[in-house]
Amino acid sequence: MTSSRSTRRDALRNRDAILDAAARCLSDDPGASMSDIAKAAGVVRVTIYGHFASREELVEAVLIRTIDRSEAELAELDLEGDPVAALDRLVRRSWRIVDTFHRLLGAAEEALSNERIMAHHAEPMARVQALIERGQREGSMRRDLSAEWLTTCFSALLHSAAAELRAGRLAEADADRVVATTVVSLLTAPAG
Amino acid sequence: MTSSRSTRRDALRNRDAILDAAARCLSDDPGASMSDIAKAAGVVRVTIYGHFASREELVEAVLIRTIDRSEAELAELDLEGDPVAALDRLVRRSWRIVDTFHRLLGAAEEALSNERIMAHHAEPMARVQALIERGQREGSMRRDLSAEWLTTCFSALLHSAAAELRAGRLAEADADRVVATTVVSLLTAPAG
DNA sequence: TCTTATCTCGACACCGATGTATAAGTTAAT
DNA sequence: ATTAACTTATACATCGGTGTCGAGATAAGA
Repeated sequence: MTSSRSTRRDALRNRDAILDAAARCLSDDPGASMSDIAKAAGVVRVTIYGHFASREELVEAVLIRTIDRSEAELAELDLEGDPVAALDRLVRRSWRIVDTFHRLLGAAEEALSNERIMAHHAEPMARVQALIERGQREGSMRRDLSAEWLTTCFSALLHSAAAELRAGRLAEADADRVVATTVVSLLTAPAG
Repeated sequence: MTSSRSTRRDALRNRDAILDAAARCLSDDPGASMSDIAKAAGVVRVTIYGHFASREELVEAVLIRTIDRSEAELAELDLEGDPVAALDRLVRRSWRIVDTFHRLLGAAEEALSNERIMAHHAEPMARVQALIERGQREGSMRRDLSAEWLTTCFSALLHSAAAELRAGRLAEADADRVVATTVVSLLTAPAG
């Protein structure tokens, strides 16, 4: 098992290229084939099997990697203080990431049956929900809808914005403002 | 081509059963196979090819049929008068339909390349957008976000509600109120 | 009842994707 | 420079899905 020599640099580079390519391919087509991914990585298909035993394993690796990166990106974000301001920061910072992740999850659902992965997905959303619950307790966010449902809306709106951006129906320059305005106003809307 | 005898009743029945089954199967799994659909229709796979030349043709037929039915269901809805009240009626009446349709469209995107179909899809959404635009003109709906984007939000929220309902995270009894409240409050929110 | 349309059954060719195997070439560690 | 690790090229087995075909069974129209 443990060989005398250490892993070669080009092998590590390839492994990385494959993960990058897979992330790109799978997020814009959940059904992307191993050949597609290999081509995008500048590698021959068989090479992928030198690093990942199966498509399933590759998808899982990509997903975990993306989760870790997202976590890192969002971890440094301050969610303390005024909940509405925190929400605004959160939205502006995370909506692109959330979307990539969401699309990747689409690919994973077809290829994976791993609850551990789903647990990983639940965690960041739980953080959003906690923020919303705090906003509700402190009176700056609406109480007529459940925090759970509002969290779902949060996610849906971020995802829609990303889709509109991709489709060219939303201008890059407007995007941040639009998505933040939308989410914040929905969560702070009057009880009617 | 035109045979002396008219089409047999059981053939029509089967054709119908196939369309029904396809609508069900494809809306909860866009990748459902011809075998799956045949099984659900109580028919053998080859029989489908007696009615539809290919998977593509079947998907198209299902889509058109669903569009027609949705149109019929929504056509009788009165969108005149107070735009906000009309929006409320529209949401409550259409969110389930919109979702089925949306899911079917997911199946179609993989199997079809037909712009005519996409045009059909655009029409009902255009009606929603027109209503929103009227609301904006008459001052009862927000103007700080474009009618186009608000239409997208409308669709996204309806779709989310349906997904939550399916997942059991939203109670059947609450659903109508929740989705209507959400959409209406987002579209009438103050400009901040 | 007779006739014809339609359904079933089983088999088949085809395609694209996954995963394995082997030999020969290339690259990096030591 | 030597050696082990890695990549390539190529071929193959397998699997599931699509679409086709022909023969026999069955149901409906006249």
